[in-house]
Amino acid sequence: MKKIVGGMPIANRLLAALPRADRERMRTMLEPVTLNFGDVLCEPGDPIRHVYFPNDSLVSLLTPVDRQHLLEVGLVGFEGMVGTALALGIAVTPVRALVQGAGSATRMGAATFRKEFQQSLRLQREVHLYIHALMSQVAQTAACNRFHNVESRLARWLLMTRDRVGSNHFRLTQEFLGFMLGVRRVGVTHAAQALKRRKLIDYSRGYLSILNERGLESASCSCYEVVKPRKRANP
Amino acid sequence: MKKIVGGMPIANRLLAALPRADRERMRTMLEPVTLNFGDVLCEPGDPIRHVYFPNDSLVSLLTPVDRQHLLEVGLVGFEGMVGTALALGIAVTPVRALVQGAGSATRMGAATFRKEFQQSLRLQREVHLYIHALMSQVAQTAACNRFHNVESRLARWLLMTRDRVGSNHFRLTQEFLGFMLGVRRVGVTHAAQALKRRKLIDYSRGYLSILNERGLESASCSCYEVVKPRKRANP
DNA sequence: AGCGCTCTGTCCGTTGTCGTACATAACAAC
DNA sequence: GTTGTTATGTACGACAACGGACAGAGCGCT
Repeated sequence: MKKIVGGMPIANRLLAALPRADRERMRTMLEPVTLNFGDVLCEPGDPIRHVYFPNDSLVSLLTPVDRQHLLEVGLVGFEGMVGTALALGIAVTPVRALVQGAGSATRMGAATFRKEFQQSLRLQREVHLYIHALMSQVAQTAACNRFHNVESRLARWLLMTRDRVGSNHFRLTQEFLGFMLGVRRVGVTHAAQALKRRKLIDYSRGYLSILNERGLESASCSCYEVVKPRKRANP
Repeated sequence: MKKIVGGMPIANRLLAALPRADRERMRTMLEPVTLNFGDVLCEPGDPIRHVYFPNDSLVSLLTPVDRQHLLEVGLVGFEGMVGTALALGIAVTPVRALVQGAGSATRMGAATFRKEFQQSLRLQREVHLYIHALMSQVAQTAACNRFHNVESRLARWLLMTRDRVGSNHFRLTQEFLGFMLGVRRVGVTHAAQALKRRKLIDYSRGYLSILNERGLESASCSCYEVVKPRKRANP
């Protein structure tokens, strides 16, 4: 089976939606970084040092439960940013931000971002829109966790990931997936087998491919429709 | 058993946190309203006409799933407002806002609110803080729905309600609770019986009392700690 | 070839919740 | 009172997911 292949370069849409002038000014304050699989950008309770704008990388937001479990509540890719709390005037992050797909991003110091956010109405607008989208995503996740079975949730998760990294092939183990979905690894095994049997996906030892996107969509719950990142024309 | 008793008057904290000048100016734009049990302030997809600031009333935010189920993802009382999407530049609400506890509130027209929000930095600040709190609440709900059983979730829900209406006695049926928690009525019956047997609550035909707040806290999951509205001194 | 590590698959008894159906209890209206 | 309505309680089989333990399978390393 195929290993990971790099997609075409993807630029962060939140930044891309800004008018030229803002973008140019901010360019000097943005530091390009490479995010590696497994990196933890922040832990709950940490002061926010940087905000991150993923390009082709993918970051999971995990909320702690019972000082023991963690559960993914949001997935951030090129359509958003990590560190939205800062825009809301909160200096401390409530979530763990875990790099789930390696790739590039740009980042900005917290103080710089706050200043920019106050000054640029367009940045405010874009960040506000993204916060709303993220909120919807989290709400949908809450409902999905309540009503849908592992198989549907797995399908949804794979599609969301696909949309954000722009590739049908990515690296992840069942252990990791179980962690994200809040189920046992064995639960993932069963769900994944079912999808594999139907030739919707294939996987082996830490690599996974989506074979039939349409089929996977119909296997996933309707929650996927809600959290799909919309296409937006660049200005 | 006791019926509902009115608590002392509670004023909306989000508004109360504003400096005198802002508050005075806004007073003329705020219209006092009485919210009745069962009122629906908005349905998903509706344009937002007003934002609401509950005093002693209580509003549930419900997200639709599968065009069939609904699930509560947030609970708004005196500490917040209904219609946060508007502050984020979204004119259409993604949730149903259902009045779960009758009481008073004030409301403001959408256009007026947007104007005020743009002009008053303090209002921005307070609304931003609340949006963050709401986001945390929703995230916690997502995790809670995944890991905790009906009994714990019920206990948490009762405590959250208590905190927001300021009374240990309120009106609600098991049918309604099942709806909020996303479980069958019978599931609520079992959980409620367990809590009643332990003398933590009492209830009968649509009325419910919290008898032992401390005990109920330990019966609830730790999620309650996270979403408890913090005391804040009025400036 | 052999070893060890990691990832995936299987098994089994248990638990929480589901779906459905029906039974009792409290209150209201007449 | 009688009757109707609403709220709550009980019962039973079905099923998804759990927790834990163990069995293969793929791959790198020596």
